[in-house]
Amino acid sequence: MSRTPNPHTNPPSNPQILSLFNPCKTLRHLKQLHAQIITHHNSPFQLSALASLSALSPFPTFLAYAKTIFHHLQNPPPSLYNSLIRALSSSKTPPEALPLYHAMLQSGLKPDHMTYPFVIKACNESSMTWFGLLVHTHVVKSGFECDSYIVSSLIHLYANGKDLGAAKQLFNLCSDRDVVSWNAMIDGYVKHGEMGHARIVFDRMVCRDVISWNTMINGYAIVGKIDEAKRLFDEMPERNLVSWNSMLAGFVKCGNVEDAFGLFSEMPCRDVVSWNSMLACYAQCGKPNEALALFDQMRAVGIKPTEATVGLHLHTYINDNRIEVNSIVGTALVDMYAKCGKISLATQVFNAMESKDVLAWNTIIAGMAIHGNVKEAQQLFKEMKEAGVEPNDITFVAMLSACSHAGMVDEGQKLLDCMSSSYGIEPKVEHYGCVIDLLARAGLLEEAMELIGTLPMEPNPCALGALLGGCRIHGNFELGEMVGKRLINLQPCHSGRYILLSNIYAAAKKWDDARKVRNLMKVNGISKVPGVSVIELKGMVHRFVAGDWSHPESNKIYEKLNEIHTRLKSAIGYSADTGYVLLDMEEEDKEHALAVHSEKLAIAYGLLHLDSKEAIRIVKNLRVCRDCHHVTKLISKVYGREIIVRDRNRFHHFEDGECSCLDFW
DNA sequence: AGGAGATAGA
Repeated sequence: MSRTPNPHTNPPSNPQILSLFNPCKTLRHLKQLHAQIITHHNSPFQLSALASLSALSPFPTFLAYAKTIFHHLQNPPPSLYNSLIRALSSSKTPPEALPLYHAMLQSGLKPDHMTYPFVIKACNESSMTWFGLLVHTHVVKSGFECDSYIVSSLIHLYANGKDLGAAKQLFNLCSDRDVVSWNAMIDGYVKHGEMGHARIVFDRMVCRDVISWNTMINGYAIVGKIDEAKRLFDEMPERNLVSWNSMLAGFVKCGNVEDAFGLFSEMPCRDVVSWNSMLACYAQCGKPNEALALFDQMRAVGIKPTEATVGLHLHTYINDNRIEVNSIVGTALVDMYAKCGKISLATQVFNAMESKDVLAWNTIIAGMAIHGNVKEAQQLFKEMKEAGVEPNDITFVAMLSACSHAGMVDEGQKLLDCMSSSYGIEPKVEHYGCVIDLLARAGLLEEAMELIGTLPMEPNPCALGALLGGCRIHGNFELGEMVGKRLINLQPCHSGRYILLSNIYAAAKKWDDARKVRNLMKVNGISKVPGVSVIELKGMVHRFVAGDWSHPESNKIYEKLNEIHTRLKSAIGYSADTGYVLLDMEEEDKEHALAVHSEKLAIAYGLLHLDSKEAIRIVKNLRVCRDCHHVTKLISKVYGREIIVRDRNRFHHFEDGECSCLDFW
């Protein structure tokens, strides 16, 4: 192709180039234009203008094309470097801006006030603070250190790179501060959780625009000072969508559904972020029905859900609407299927995922863990490393809990030991917690105690709770009493701790002590969490509590229960062991012993209505008790049914009289 | 032509 300009034909006119901004224009038009320029004129000036404009487009394909044109130019002008660096700095691949900056210097071009803010932003976005430091020296050398635009991006860089001191210094030295530099400084403090300092800067500002207020609201929301956030929100002279969204996010973060929905209803306008926040709120607070209703509403008002929205677990919707299954959506789906007891579907989705990041691997491994599939978890862990994905601390939580659910003491301890030596990850309190749980369940209470004694940090309540659970299972009353009392002091509002200690006393026939604990609970105003089991039938969720008669089909259900008891008795000679009921694990409480536990009602309902080939799936909010566990095993044998129960801790697959947990839970 | 703020998977 000739590179000499042809003087006889006119180059394409500007309007033609500008038409690129029309998003209806396809890449084909761009290519045509490109070809036209080359054949008619081949002016490097025109080509770089075309590339610059193309880089401005919000579509990644256009940016890619801009890069192509750029690479074909022999001496790209500084303006094209600037455009590309600018576009790349806010693209999905900000590190690509850095080689361009390097090339710019190599070819003797001088970066200017338009280059630096974006190069610095690119460093920031790709967490390459060290490169940013280098750029900073260039800024100083070329005399731009007083440009407030550049200073703002540097403040941002240092604040992100954990060097608040340097950010402060820059801020103080800058003679030409404007709102943006002030805001960057406030944000720096906010990101470090130093709301006191942020407030000082904020109060000193003469001229605050909306962003300053929004940053402060966001900061207060992060540290949980929701009242302070609300005060600023009410005080601010002018609010935009981000203000509303920040406030909403604050309510969501602290789990305040009522206020979140109240605010959401008052919003003058809503965008995808608002809807997603509200949806996340419902999802996190265990209100799936509200979430689904809101999702329908969202579509009704014509908001197009993003990948993040459908992270709310709607596989069909994804398929019907051809939503791209990226790693976020894929991970959410894997998580959903695993938590719904459909581990093979989870595996299917996982295998189909194109790119699997560490979160995706962690999710599938954690899924295997709650199903008690240690072998699979170990295999996946191996594959993950082979695929070049570095395990992180969460990976080890998942692996350790897999060991814990399967009672693999040695395996678990080995993992804990090799975490820091082989992977450079210091075990955190949750890792120790897993191992304490593992030891305690296996009856190695002394070892568990010993581990607690040598922790490099304070054991958290979960770790102590694991030990307490172990005492409960293995009937260690002395240790249980000690740990239980300490836990109740630590978490006076946690009903499960009282129940567990009271049950430990009851098991040791110390009825007075058991009663005392219950009284203490009453005095402290703590109410028991009732055991609830749910079963889904034709899209309807049926909910049962112990001794429940509220279901319209209660008569039939209790008839079925009688039938079950008769059949179990005649087939196997089962009779309810009330001793077991007393030995109930931390949750369901002795007083409920006389009533029928909720999962039995749910199972009876499932037997009544589900096709005999269908598995009965139950979800329970507390841990399944020993008696129910035993009965469920028998039902699975006598009725020839597969029963899958998800309790608070893990899955139990009952089949032919056996449970996947091998009676270890 | 530029620099700062909100949501979203373990």
